[in-house]
Amino acid sequence: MRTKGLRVTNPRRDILRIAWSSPEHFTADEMYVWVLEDDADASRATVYRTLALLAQADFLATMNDGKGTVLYEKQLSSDDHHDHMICVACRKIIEFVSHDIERIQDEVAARHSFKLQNHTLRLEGLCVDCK
Amino acid sequence: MRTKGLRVTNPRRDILRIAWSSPEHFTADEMYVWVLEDDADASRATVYRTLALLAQADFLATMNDGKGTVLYEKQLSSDDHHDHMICVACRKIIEFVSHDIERIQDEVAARHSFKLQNHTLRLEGLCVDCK
DNA sequence: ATCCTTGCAAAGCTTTTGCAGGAGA
DNA sequence: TCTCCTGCAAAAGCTTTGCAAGGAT
Repeated sequence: MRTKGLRVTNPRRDILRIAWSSPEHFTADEMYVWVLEDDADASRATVYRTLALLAQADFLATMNDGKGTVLYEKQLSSDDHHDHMICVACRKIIEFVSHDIERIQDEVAARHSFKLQNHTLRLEGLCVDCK
Repeated sequence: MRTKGLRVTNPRRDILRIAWSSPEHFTADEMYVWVLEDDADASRATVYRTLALLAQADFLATMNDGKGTVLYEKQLSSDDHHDHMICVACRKIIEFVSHDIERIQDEVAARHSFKLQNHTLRLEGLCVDCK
């Protein structure tokens, strides 16, 4: 964090630790609840500010659920990209990686002279348990 | 609409007409502004309720912008699926279709025994004008 | 006649912001 | 010391909802 010019503070340490120890995708408000449960040190405003900051600094990734809420998740390295399948019945999230899709995305972008920085792919449907 | 058990009312007619005549993606609130400019007949609450309804009935499609806001767009037929590139600088939206990507998605879903119903793919980056 | 829709206004949520005090480098 | 960061509380959006009146079938 220091290499990115960000100060290391208790709220930032706590939030990053909780985010990294969570296997799940979470909203800002869920993180705030975890912070409270953990007796950690951050107000609601700071949680919102810090998550946005950590996402911008590439410590967290963001995605949308189907309905417009921003979800955060830990990002272990900046190459750690994966996509999501979401079960519309139980809301379970399955992660997957497809290099083929990424390759085609690059081709599509190139065809439009578009400089690709990021992508989000979400597949919705029924998981094996809910079918 | 009647075939789907929905009543045909002035607000619904007006909103659908405006949505169909718009080339753009829009938020519920933008639609409300258009309704006012058009001297059309719908309150803000009705715009929200109607857009959700029309999307559910497959007259409109939904997508997210990068930051969690739901955007609507007209859906000419239920096969009319396309994906989006969004320029992070000027927010321009470029639509594209890739059957290759759709095919690979089907394969990925099948590999996880996932019954695919819908998908969203958003590419973010810089468009040709902003590069 | 029945019951679905609407408008209004209020409430509900989530997220952002101004400002003064406090902490990191 | 000099900024940057935080907490608080208020505000700012955006979206939903209860209820009574009105409209579609």
